[in-house]
Amino acid sequence: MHGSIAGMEDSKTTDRKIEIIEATTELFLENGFSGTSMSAVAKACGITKATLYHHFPGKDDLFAACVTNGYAAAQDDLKCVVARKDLSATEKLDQAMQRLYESSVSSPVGRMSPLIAEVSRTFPTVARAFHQDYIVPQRALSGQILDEGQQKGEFQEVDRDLFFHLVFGPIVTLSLSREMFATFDDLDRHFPLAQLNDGHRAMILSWLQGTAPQG
Amino acid sequence: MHGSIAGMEDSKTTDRKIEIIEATTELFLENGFSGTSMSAVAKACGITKATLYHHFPGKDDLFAACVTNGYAAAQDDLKCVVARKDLSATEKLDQAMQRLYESSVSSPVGRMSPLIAEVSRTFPTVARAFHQDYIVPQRALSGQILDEGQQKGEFQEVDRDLFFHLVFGPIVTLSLSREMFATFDDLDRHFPLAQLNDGHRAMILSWLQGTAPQG
DNA sequence: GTCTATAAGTAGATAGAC
DNA sequence: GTCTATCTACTTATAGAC
Repeated sequence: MHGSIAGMEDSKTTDRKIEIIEATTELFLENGFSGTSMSAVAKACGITKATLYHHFPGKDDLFAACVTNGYAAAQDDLKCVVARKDLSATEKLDQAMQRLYESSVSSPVGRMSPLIAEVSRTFPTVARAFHQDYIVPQRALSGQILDEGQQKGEFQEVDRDLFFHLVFGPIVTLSLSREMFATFDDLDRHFPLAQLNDGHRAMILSWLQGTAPQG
Repeated sequence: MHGSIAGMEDSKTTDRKIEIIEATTELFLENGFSGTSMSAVAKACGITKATLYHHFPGKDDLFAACVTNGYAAAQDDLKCVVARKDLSATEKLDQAMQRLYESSVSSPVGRMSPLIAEVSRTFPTVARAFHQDYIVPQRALSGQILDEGQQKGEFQEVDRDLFFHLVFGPIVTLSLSREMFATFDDLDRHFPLAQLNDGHRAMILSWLQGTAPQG
């Protein structure tokens, strides 16, 4: 890690960098961190390694930039839901969870989690940044929905950490499983996204509402 | 992958192999798969690389052996609970979840999950084996408790896949988080094992019992 | 900014003596 | 079974011309 986090030291990240980041993200997702060489990245971008190193001082910086690049989009999605005035807290949570499920298995940043785990050991800085810039805001936004529901009397009082644990736990694990077993031809039978999503949301809502849930 | 899965082709795995496996597991857990070189393994075992390659035909075989080595212990723990005659299904589930929490953050095989994710891309065989030899039996055992509870009328009818999703999801994610952020000095404040364990268990049980849960 | 060329090092894996 | 010595391939990263 040479510069500041994620190679974002320039106030405006150039188009060239964005091109590299997006191409590299694909490679990382497909082959993992250590399975992706800087030569392969350069080749995929149609540039030489030296040029690549001109834009990013090291492989870890490039990786951090890939991770960071996905933050904004993923969080805007959630912010959008939180800000809506026409929805009850219950409806907001329902929509938020639905979007979290979708983005965790389809968006780059969601699919990146196993890679971040891989890299965290060698670059704790990346782990720190991921936590502060992604997990903490994600929690804060979900927490806003919880607060709103409790203030309006829609939800009963629950422990905040437990709430995050029960909401994000199954989502992250499902995303991880689907990445791990991506080569399975019967992936959807083993890890059926829509069905688990529906059941999980229903369970969380009935938990928060203090009503007896239906199996 | 040269021999059969996990280098377990010999009916009796020699003591030497076990020694290597245990030392290597430590290294893998500390530095990841690609962060652990065969030279480092050999050094840690006090042998040369050539000797190491005499025992294990390749790095992937060695890794698979490390993963497989933890299965038995982790599953015996669960089997023990399932087999007890003096416990109700409710009590069994309570104990099983408690043990799953403990083993997922302390036992090698539990802590290995992020590594398996890392390796799965390059060696799908390892992913398959992990699924068939660890996840499937783990699910079967937990499923037995669910069945028992439903037959005895302790639990209401719930979707089986959803049950696994809600039970294992938070546990796996907590384990993954604690591995990812192992370098945090305030790890227990961010991911408090005991507290999340308690809340999660209470939530699952009240869900299965169809009673209104307490926050 | 982009290139060619190459440094400097490490990876997994093997041959063959003892 | 264990060793010494070595091979090939590939890694991240850089120097310096254009």
